[in-house]
Amino acid sequence: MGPTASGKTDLALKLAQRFPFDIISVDSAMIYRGMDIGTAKPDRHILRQAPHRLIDICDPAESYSAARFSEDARREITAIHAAGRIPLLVGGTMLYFRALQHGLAALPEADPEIRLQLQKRLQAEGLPVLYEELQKVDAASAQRIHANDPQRILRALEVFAAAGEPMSRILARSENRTMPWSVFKFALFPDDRKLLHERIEQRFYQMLDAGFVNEVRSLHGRDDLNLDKPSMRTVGYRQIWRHLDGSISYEAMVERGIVATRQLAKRQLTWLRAETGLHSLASINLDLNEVLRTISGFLQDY
RNA sequence: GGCUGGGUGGCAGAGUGGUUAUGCAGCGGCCUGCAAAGCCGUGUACGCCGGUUCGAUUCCGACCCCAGCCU
Repeated sequence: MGPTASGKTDLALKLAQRFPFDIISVDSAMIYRGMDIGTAKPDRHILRQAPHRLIDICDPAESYSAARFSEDARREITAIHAAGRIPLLVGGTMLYFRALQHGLAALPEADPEIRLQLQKRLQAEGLPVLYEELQKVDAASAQRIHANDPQRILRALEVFAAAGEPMSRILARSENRTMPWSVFKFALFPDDRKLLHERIEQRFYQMLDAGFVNEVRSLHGRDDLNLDKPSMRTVGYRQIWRHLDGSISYEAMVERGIVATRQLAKRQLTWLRAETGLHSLASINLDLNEVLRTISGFLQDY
């Protein structure tokens, strides 16, 4: 685990060279085909020598989810074990790690039809009305969810509509399906926030040099994509999309893209601080030999 | 050299003789099928010196700096 631009991919490649690891990507953006530069996806050459599972599994018009990831990852882990190898999960999507590790409750999955209806009502009636409704049908969830949080208010209403009972009640009685395997968790933890910010900025400029804008331009030209799609809301893509729309200048796009990346890293670090049983590695001054020793030690009793 | 306008927190930008806008950034946090998402919390800052006043960021004066105009 590690925040964006902390060097996860580089380390994963080195580890895959020394241990019988097969890599599973834990990344909500690398799942999309055609989104390569902006997601810092390993290139073809690298992927040939170190295949990553669960990248390029969706079209950008599709939605994915933590639940689907959890299933997909379990399937891949099982397959890797069957081949006599060891899964190495690499990524920065902390909710996916959590969903896999601790499982999810038996909630109904997202329903496009219900979601569309709620979205329309949000437009027409406004969030306060929907929040009041949630207070009526599911007071416990309403109390837990902030009145300004459209995403969660809509989800709770969606669950109520799909299941016919309050989300809070389902959560209270269902047991999460936890992962049946033991894990060794380690994280690249930037020891200096300033340096991480510098790396983020540098990397954003490198992405632009590598043709990031053109990558987004071809997505922008598709009529089945828009800013409401999860894929087009990802860091960088969203800002470039707006620039291509003409709503912000190139300079503003660059600035906001970098800012959005910093903010992403900050949120990822909040997850990491709360993670238990985590072996932290200093990402800036990474001591590779020490990492190798630590992992060898873990593999003794794997 | 003269005139005019202006100097407000990291940046942008209101405003007031006492009750310390706001936005952005930063920082901390939340997170159960969109998570690279969504959301919450968080800063008494008013160029400098002196004066008036119970009290000045706000009024007065000098000074410094910036912009424009004039000579």
